[in-house]
Amino acid sequence: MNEKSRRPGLLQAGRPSPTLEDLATAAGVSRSTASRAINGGLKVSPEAQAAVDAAIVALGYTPNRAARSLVTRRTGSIALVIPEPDARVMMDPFFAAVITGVNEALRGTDMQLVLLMSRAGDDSARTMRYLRGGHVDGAIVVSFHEADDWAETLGTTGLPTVFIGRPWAMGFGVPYVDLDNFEGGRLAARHLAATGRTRLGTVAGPADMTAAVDRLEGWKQGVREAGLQPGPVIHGDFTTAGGAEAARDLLSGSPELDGVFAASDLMALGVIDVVRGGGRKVPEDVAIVGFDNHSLLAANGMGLTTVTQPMVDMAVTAGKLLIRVIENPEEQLEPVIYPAELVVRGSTAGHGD
Amino acid sequence: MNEKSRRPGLLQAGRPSPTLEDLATAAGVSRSTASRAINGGLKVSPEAQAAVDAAIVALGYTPNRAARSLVTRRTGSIALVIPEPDARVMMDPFFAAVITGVNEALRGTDMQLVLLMSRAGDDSARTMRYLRGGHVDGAIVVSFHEADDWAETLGTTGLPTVFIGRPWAMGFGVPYVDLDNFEGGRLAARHLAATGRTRLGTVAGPADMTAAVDRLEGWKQGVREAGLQPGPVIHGDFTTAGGAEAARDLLSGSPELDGVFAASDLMALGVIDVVRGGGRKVPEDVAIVGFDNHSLLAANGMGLTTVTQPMVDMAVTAGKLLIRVIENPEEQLEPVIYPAELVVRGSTAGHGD
DNA sequence: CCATGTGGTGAGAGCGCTCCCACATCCGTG
DNA sequence: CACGGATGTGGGAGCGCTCTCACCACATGG
Repeated sequence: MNEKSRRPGLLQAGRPSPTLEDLATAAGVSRSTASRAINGGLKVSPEAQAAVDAAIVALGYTPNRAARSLVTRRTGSIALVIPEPDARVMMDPFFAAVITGVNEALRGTDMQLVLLMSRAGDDSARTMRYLRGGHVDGAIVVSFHEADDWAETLGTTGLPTVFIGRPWAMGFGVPYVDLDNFEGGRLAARHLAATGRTRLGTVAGPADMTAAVDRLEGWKQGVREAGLQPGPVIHGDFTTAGGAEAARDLLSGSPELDGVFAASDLMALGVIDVVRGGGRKVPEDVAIVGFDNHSLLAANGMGLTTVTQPMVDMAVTAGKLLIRVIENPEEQLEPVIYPAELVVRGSTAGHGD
Repeated sequence: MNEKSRRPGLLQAGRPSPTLEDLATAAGVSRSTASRAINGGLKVSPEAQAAVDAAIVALGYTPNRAARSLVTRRTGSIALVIPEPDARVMMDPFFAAVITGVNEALRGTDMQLVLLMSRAGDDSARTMRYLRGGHVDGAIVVSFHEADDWAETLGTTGLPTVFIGRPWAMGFGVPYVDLDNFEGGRLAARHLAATGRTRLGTVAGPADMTAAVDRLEGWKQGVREAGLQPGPVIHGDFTTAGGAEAARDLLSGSPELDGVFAASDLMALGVIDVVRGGGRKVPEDVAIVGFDNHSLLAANGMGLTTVTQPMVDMAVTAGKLLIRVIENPEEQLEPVIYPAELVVRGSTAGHGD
């Protein structure tokens, strides 16, 4: 007010961040040179570089991201889009793994992770605007449903995008990381058949998610290959409660079942509860195979036989893929498919063996 | 190249976002008026407002956050700081709840959530720089340890901050949301005593976290009030594996225990495994009380008696608190403490009753 | 000897936005 | 009819940064 009023900023209480100008003055160089020294240091003399480096430390300088963003058109952040705002769904270890993995991939970069959780319909339009508005450099989309047209919209938008899970609409050149869900379902069927179960049924995932559909198709094929009847199929929502509900339907319709494949561990838990609630024993009367290899269910009780997927690795890969797309938008990237593996535990033991 | 080269942006392929100038032109008003219409619309005639609104829709205009940020000194995003980058730790439903809750609190605001997961020591300095660099308008810090001096540093920095969990250092005026952990521990002790257990021990949480310390203090007091001996205390790390390890120590040192309080459900799971592995029965020989009311452990097996905390609600409150601090930095906010409640299930059944 | 680099530098423009201020209306009141 | 006070409007500066460009020293080649 009384003086120059445009002091280095130290007196502003709220945000004492020094500007590049201040940095340059402190280092005894021009703003341009300081800027160069910060960004890679090409065409900067060793002395100038050293002076700037020292000044950075002395002043505790951090570049103003907004200002940089304004001119570079890069924001230094990517979005993780999760169209499931529900705490119940978030409990799924899948999300913890995805978040951890993507974060891991970003380590070393100075990129930050912005979490975009949007209820479908509700504020998905808002999410799309945010994504298209250039507020992030790229997006990782996860757990999408058929009705979400992320693939189409983002694919045509030009925003670098990577999917975790095979998108419904292909041909938009959007790379993705996925598990071989088909093989996973097939493995479950073959395993149940191999342990002597003959009357099989499945609690599948939501019919509007490719992961669920693929697991189901694989399951059917596996059952067929084992020479067994294609049993009943009920769809659940991947949660424990949904699995229990589906299991009630399944077992009331087909009480003779002796092997059930649930397309998620959480649903498998629900199935086990219902089976036991009906007075039948697991695995003696009914064998159960889950999907995900949820760590909590590994050792708990008798242990759940399940199909395992390297979720964290998949997320790391997705993150790295996205960074590549951002840095080189022209490059066409192939999908990365991880193999599924069966982990045998107590829930399919005994019986014929 | 050939013409003005500064076209509205539609031809830039990458990011076709129209600028405020374009918007104003389309609406037939000045840049200033358009800006006013967008931000609250004070001192804007109804006609101008309508024209701008229409143009926004027509052009699909989204304000450039970077540019706005540059002048307003507001970024429109807040950080969620989680000093635990480990997938194993992330599995804890606590984080899912926190993320969901904070996100819920942000709904309606146009704030975005930036996830900052930093390994202590490793890149916590980087995290601090990011936070202090004015890249976010505020921060929610969660699951901090005594060695993390977030409270001190952020408290003096002036960055609006809210803690989830009581911070170690008080007196920095940093508001927080917490559970009455002391009462939770006390409830666990009194319940075990009430069901006739007399030889009690506990697997406490990390000694460098206030939640763990408070639970332990409450537990000790509860044991004392019941007229029992203060039993052995072993510290775990809140994970299942950590709980199992602690339980081995606990039980090898004190094989006579008939009641154990684990400071987290995940640890309780580890304790149960070890107890059973040692040939003893839960709850007949040893009763177990957990903490968190993890949904997976509610119905699974016999059901875990536990202390419940409204994690999502707490996170929502933290988010709302933060928004208040951001909007009114002067206001002094009181901590919000939620009550703890005991949920009795199978793991403490039978015995004396 | 001048032409042509080549590494290092600084001035200046401008990214898209908000906010201050000057100005132009249109009131109601003395 | 003159005047202060609303009410609405547009021009302009400037937020902190990057990037182009002109420039200066030298070195190198003919």
